[in-house]
Amino acid sequence: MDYTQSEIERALRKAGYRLTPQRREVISAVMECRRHFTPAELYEKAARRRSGIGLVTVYRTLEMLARLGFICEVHAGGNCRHYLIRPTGEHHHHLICSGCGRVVNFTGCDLTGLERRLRRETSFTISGHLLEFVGQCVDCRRREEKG
Amino acid sequence: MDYTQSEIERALRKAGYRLTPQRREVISAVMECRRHFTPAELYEKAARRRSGIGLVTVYRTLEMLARLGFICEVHAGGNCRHYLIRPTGEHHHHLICSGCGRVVNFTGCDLTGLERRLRRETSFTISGHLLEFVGQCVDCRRREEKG
DNA sequence: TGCTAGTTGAAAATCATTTTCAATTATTCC
DNA sequence: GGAATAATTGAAAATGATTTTCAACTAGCA
Ligand SMILES: [Zn+2]
Ligand SMILES: [Zn+2]
Ligand SMILES: [Zn+2]
Ligand SMILES: [Zn+2]
Repeated sequence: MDYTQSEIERALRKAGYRLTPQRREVISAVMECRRHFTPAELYEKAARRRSGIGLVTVYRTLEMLARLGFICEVHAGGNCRHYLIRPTGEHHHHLICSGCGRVVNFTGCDLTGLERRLRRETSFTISGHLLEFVGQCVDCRRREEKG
Repeated sequence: MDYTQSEIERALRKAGYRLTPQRREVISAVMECRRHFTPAELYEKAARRRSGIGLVTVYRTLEMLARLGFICEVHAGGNCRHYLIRPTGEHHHHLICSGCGRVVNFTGCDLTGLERRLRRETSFTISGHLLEFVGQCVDCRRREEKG
């Protein structure tokens, strides 16, 4: 399931980072996101609650959260960075709605067979993979059907 | 296999584009690429052969080639666009060497089972997927082992 | 040989992201 | 609680990729 604010804060301290009000605010804003978001979007959201938070700080905090593994980057879509809350631990991927940006996490990608085949055929050492599905959620499909 | 220069030129004309010397030059520069490339890299390469070709034209021509399906974008790596020659027709994916950028195309991703499962579990309409493997080719591995 | 709509490219605009650096502050250690 | 200190902040400037603008040019057609 999802991490709590204080779990994240504890991990942050443990990794040697300082806990500042700005960082708290960014973390809390991240935790309300149901879909992927850009640094700029998160900045707006965080700045609305606590005026004076800087865009640069948002960038830095997001980078830190990604480094600590609490958020991850998604690649499908757009000309700028998109982040996403990451569910606890497990290897997973995303199914993203191209209409509204809603994200469904899923596990069990089962690419080991394909990976083995590629390793055998190419002699590459394979270190990872990027997999994302793109589609349309029920709401977006209905909206489109209506008009 | 790969398209020839004249096949590409014919398709371009057929799609209503004009065949200019600049576009020929870009196409021919693209066709020598064994790995993925950025617009800037291709610009350098093309400009070396025919001085006076503009970066903007390179951007535009690459976009056009992507629209026509002769090149495709790769997502693993970097802060800027990376393109890649696309082998004829078939649905395929890439295995990319993180060391040198070498690319291996492969087909047979076989994600239909997973796709069916996701469709059932989420009721999304799934329109496509993004899959890339990242690894290290034999040469890069040897180079690293040596020191 | 013109005509014309498509194309080019230099320069400027845009936009995301990063760097810089002086002021501020969270944490640690008395 | 009060320094000391190194991390953090954020405004402003820098960077870098990509896009837009627009006047000059030209491929393709008749
Ligand atoms: Zn949707
Ligand atoms: Zn996976
Ligand atoms: Zn390599
Ligand atoms: Zn596939």
